[in-house]
Amino acid sequence: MTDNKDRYEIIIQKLRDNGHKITPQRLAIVKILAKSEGHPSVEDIYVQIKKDFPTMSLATVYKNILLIKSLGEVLELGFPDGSNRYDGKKPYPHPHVICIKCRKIVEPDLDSLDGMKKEVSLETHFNILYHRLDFFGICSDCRIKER
Amino acid sequence: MTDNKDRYEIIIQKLRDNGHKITPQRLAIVKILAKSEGHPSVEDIYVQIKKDFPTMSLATVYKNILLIKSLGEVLELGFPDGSNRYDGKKPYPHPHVICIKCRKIVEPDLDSLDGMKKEVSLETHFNILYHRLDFFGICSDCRIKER
DNA sequence: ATTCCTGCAAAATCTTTGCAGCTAG
DNA sequence: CTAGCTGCAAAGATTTTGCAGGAAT
Repeated sequence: MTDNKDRYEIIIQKLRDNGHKITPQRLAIVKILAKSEGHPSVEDIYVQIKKDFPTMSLATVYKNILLIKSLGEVLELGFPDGSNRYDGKKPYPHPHVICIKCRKIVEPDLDSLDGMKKEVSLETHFNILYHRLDFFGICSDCRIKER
Repeated sequence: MTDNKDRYEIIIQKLRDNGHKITPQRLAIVKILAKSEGHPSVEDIYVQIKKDFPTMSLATVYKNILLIKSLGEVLELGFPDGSNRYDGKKPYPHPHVICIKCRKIVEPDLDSLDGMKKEVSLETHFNILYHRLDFFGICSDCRIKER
């Protein structure tokens, strides 16, 4: 909520630095990735931009997300149902807690994460590069509604 | 490595208990899910069975995996590249450590897991039902080969 | 001026569905 | 016997690719 503007500008700058052109379509996609509160899907991004920019195509969204992913500036969140969501605010791996009823996504700070990473390295002798830690369940709001 | 036969029979029994017919195709799929050392893909299962059973169809593999998943007797492992692997030996959520070079999968025991689950519940007030904990990196074999 | 990008349509993947004939119980 | 299963082909869903015209630098 405070550093969204920074994220937007960081991504644009990185695109520039790597010799990519700054087109209006690209700007619109980056803006949504960097500023939207939720975790938008490709379809979400496409639909949202199409409102003000009727010629926008899905292929352009896919191509740009691929590009921004390759620069490490967006995180792809693969869901068990096969759909993907994107996070341009925190492009590094981090835990998610996802409500399977209302699809709300919470990003907790877990003190135990560092210790677990060490435990994984020690036990497996892998050089760990990234991870995916997602918890699925029912949020308190949905538990109340159910009764 | 010791209870594979048990897993095979547990799955068959569960199918019976739920009124599903035991066909040769179904048996072959369950056998691979319960006994294969790696984490086979749908394609792996299909190809392997097709050798001895030329009329086997992909649709049958998909339908049976869907069925066995719905009984909670196989775990689906979604990879970042979108492909899926299946684990009929340990059908409950558990951590994986995956080598991005050779695709080897290690299943570590993590003492820190219980504490992390508690931390997640406390911090988010979710009722956690299942999780996905996957670490990606380079295994020691691949690090040696690289030099 | 050039190079890269967009947008359309076609293709590629992966998975599901419909249905006729077959088979386990 | 008959409910459920298989296997084929067709349909869906999602993502990628090819290419011609257009825009950014």
